[in-house]
Amino acid sequence: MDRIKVLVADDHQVIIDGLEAIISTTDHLEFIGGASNGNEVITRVESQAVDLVLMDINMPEMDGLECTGYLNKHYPNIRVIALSMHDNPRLAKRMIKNGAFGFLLKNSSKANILKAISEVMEGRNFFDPMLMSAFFDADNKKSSSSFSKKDLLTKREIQIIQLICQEKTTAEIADELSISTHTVESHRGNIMLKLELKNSVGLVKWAIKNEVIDF
Amino acid sequence: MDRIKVLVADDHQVIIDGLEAIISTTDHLEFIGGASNGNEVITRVESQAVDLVLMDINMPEMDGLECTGYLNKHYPNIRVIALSMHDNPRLAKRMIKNGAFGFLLKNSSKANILKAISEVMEGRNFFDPMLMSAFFDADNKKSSSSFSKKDLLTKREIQIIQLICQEKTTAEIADELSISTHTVESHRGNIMLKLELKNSVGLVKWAIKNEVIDF
DNA sequence: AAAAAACTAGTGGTTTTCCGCTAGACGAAG
DNA sequence: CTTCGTCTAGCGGAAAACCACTAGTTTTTT
Repeated sequence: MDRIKVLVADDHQVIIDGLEAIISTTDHLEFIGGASNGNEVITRVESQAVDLVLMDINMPEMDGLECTGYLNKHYPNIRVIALSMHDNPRLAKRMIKNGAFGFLLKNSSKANILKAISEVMEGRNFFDPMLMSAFFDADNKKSSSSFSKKDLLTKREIQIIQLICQEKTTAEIADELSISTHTVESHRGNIMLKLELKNSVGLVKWAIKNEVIDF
Repeated sequence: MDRIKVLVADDHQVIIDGLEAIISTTDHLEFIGGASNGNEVITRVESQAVDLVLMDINMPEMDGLECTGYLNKHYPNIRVIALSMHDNPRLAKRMIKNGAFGFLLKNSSKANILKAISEVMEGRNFFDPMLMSAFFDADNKKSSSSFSKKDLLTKREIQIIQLICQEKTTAEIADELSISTHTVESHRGNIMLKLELKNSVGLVKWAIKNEVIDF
């Protein structure tokens, strides 16, 4: 098989140089150039064959997100691995959605980068292990933050919230729990008060954020 | 350093045997037994030193979720790696929340399992690469599924949804868009009809799932 | 045993949402 | 030029949610 033709897109020349060093010293890879923004990437792929793009997300002119979407649409055979400074899971998600096959942090090890390339070229996804940790931690921190309003709620109130979030009406909830509708309303009122919410729309969002309901 | 003492918890003897084979043929690992449910795990760790538990999630008596929580609280030095048949990111999240350091799928390769053990024993997280793919794919499939109800909605309707999800009332939305409250109600009604929803609680959940609102 | 917290239930009222139905205005597509 | 989709606007009415307040019972904590 031919060597994999790799293009690096990043607005910092240092990054390009660093990746070039890694790529050109690896047998089955071929560094075919750098681009400092999305437009340059498009120009490049129009004039020469490219197998893989290591794509920075934050770039001027046309960012990695947009560029990846474009490549995915017009050059579906070109694989994209996203590069980012930040271990932001949401960003990663968006890149994947736009067609990226992998996600690497810029401080990733050489081994990881090569692993990512080989995995992605074989059609699998690859995600930087650090990203994964960040992803799981993120939610951990949010919900176990020193003080959570969740602690203010009683078991019954949590239960009521879950039922509300199942699109059940007060009457249905009362029926299910075999209590009066008035009681359910009492609980709902207390919940709103404790969580300082305006209506049930806010309640659902709170419940999802705080993992009180499965979502 | 001493060999790492590994306990395997799973209600299927086959799995235990399989993991025993892998563990006992690896130099720095020591297989110290199997448990078929959470209670057995607790009994084990009370009577002998354990460094690491490979923990199935679905077990009778006391499941992996509960057991991990218990270990994390009473034996914080014991590391737990979750084992699961299913690449369910949500489940993984909950296990991590309960104190697991890693997540492995049962059909994972020997290399992956050993990698997971070494990573976790060095205090890092390890997540099965397959899980990661599943995680990102999950949302991909949902939102880019061949046919989405999202396509039925007009721009204005999307806009109304976004405002509803900001906990705004009909009056507030009407004011913000400089249209009549009746019009807003019309839109809301059409939205409910098109999306086949019961109330605004369902609407918020739909909006989040379909990424119509930032969350 | 006393105090506190949680759960229960009610009254009475306001606001908001939900539902069905009609209908004019406007622009785009056929 | 007519049809279709969208946005607009209204009516009337039912259902549900929201708010403020009181208050008895049970459970938990101290």
